[in-house]
Amino acid sequence: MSVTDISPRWLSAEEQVSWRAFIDAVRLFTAEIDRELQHDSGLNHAYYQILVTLSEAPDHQIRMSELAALTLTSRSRLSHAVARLEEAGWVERRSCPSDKRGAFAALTPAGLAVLESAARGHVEAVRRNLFDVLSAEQVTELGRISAVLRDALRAGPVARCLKAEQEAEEDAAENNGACA
Amino acid sequence: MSVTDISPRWLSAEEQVSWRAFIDAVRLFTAEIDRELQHDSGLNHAYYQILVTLSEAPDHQIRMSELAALTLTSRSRLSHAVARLEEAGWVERRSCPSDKRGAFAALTPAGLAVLESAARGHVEAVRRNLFDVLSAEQVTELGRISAVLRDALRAGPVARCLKAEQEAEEDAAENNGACA
DNA sequence: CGCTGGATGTTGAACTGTCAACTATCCGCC
DNA sequence: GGCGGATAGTTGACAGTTCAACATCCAGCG
Repeated sequence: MSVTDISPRWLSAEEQVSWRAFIDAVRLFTAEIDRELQHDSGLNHAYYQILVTLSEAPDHQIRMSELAALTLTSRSRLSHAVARLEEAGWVERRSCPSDKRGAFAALTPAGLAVLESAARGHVEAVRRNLFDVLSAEQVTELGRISAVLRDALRAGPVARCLKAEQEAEEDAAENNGACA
Repeated sequence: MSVTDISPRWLSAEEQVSWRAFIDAVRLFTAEIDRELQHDSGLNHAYYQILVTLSEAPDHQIRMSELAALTLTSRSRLSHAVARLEEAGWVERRSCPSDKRGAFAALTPAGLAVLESAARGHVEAVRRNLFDVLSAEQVTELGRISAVLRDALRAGPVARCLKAEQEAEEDAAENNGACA
């Protein structure tokens, strides 16, 4: 007896095949992207995304909260990450004149340089492992499907957690650890 | 100037839209699945997969290396994970009589119970966040695309890393088309 | 003004995963 | 039979993440 036999509303055979393929592909893909990035720049994908997002912002700086929202991470995680990127000299913090609670994260020239040198290999890895192995139609379809999933999830509990970490306190009482 | 402008062979506009939708969807989806699982059973998805895989094996036990290959993790990670699952009383280690280097991981009754209680909510979360928001054709297409990506990645460096540790994976990969 | 609730951001502890050794065993071969 | 290399698995130090608690500040309201 396996646990896959006991659940009342388990997946159909085809659904299981799709599901299994999906999680395996995601796991291997993200591992490969991180491995490649780590190997030629010492960044993981989360840190890389932080730097990219900063590089696209006016003045190469963004408020911490907004940066967290853009990169889909919690403020706590971002705070730790920025601390490490700051140690490495790739990012610096600046205080916000209009709101003394606030802080900007800003890309340094060294950070931009690291990003530029990491970008080529990263793009090649993405091409090699995603775009080159799929047909143009499959790429389009994957984009569409991903957008549907993303938009559905944005309305769900995870996105709400990332967006409003504080208000989880009431819910946490009844609902135990809402923002895992 | 942002880094997305400087790379010689960056992605086309449509590719970038697809790419960003994909990574955001993956990030939100895996976060949601982990959150749900953690919330109602204290397991993350990796640990859940270990228990599921054990539950499907003869005698509810598998050699460590084979388990690592089946769950697409490194032996080191699996070793740590099994240590934690063992502390919790959900898995136990057994020595292998035919190879004194070897070890089995075996599911305990308590582990099976945890798995059974976690399965319902997990399946519902997968349905809610994946199958319910996509059309039947999209599910099929996502399955096909995922299989292509997975198979391409299996030949790549990451899979070789995982596999350098275990050669007998081809057979394993074929007979398990089922079950989360 | 001063109080209160909400928002911003940081911190430290505990947990999880990674990487590079390390031990122990097995196997092939002379 | 024993040497050398491969294989199985574990370990410890370290990096990254989560969670709850915290300090600080803003904004509305009496």
